[in-house]
Amino acid sequence: MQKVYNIAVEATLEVIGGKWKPVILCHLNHHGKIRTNEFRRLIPGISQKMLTSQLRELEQDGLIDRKVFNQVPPKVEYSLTSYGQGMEPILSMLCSWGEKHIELLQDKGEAVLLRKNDEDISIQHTS
Amino acid sequence: MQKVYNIAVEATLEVIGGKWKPVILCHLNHHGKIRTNEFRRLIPGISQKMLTSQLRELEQDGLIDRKVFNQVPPKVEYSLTSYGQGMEPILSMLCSWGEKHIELLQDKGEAVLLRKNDEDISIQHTS
DNA sequence: CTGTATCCGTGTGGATACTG
DNA sequence: CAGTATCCACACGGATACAG
Repeated sequence: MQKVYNIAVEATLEVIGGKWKPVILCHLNHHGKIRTNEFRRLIPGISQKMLTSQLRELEQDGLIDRKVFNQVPPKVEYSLTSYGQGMEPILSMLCSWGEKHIELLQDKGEAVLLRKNDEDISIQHTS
Repeated sequence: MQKVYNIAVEATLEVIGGKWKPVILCHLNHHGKIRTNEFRRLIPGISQKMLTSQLRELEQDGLIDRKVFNQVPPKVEYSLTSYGQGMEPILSMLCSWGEKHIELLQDKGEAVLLRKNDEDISIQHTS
């Protein structure tokens, strides 16, 4: 069975088309390494199930790396692989386009807000 | 009710996050103006319903323009607005990333194929 | 040719509980 | 802390028919 794409972007969407994948990738692009619970704080809307499945798929497609520390309590760190880092320019543009779009919406009087307190939610790299 | 984004890319996804939207935008980016039936040939997998709804949403968000010709038989042309053209770099990168990814999959022996016969399906700008 | 309306199946994704 | 396993609802999206 031959899989046929009619336009190349369809292949891209199969990899990053998931509901939360660009969000996950953008956070990784910002922070480098992120632990599971940190993701849950960075992405309040996501459920445990979705988070895991999206991460697994990204891992399967070779975009992210999953590093397990054998310790108690458990610790798992996710990061972009070198292949995943190839998405960096796209991720950055998606983010900056969003920033400008939010400003546009605000100028039009819509009640939208961008939270900037990444640091409050924050990443602690406690080893 | 205040809409809150936790990261800017979320706003981008609300605009181009639809299942077919990046595909539609990429085609517009390639061809300039596209008629409804041409979309159906360019995107064989899409249903009439989906095509219309995705186009409407893109129009609502100001990315594409819908030009209706009052004639028989009816004719409607879609194109990127100037705001939509601001997505051009992103669309191009999404496409070229996909091309490279398809090559990678092929190198790994997966049965994937990119159709290049845009011209067979082709756009006729019959006035 | 372009678009709307309806019906309806499916799979995405949420809530919850549980394991290592 | 990290992850799996169910259950299940609802919205997404397909098929079909019809209208301008």
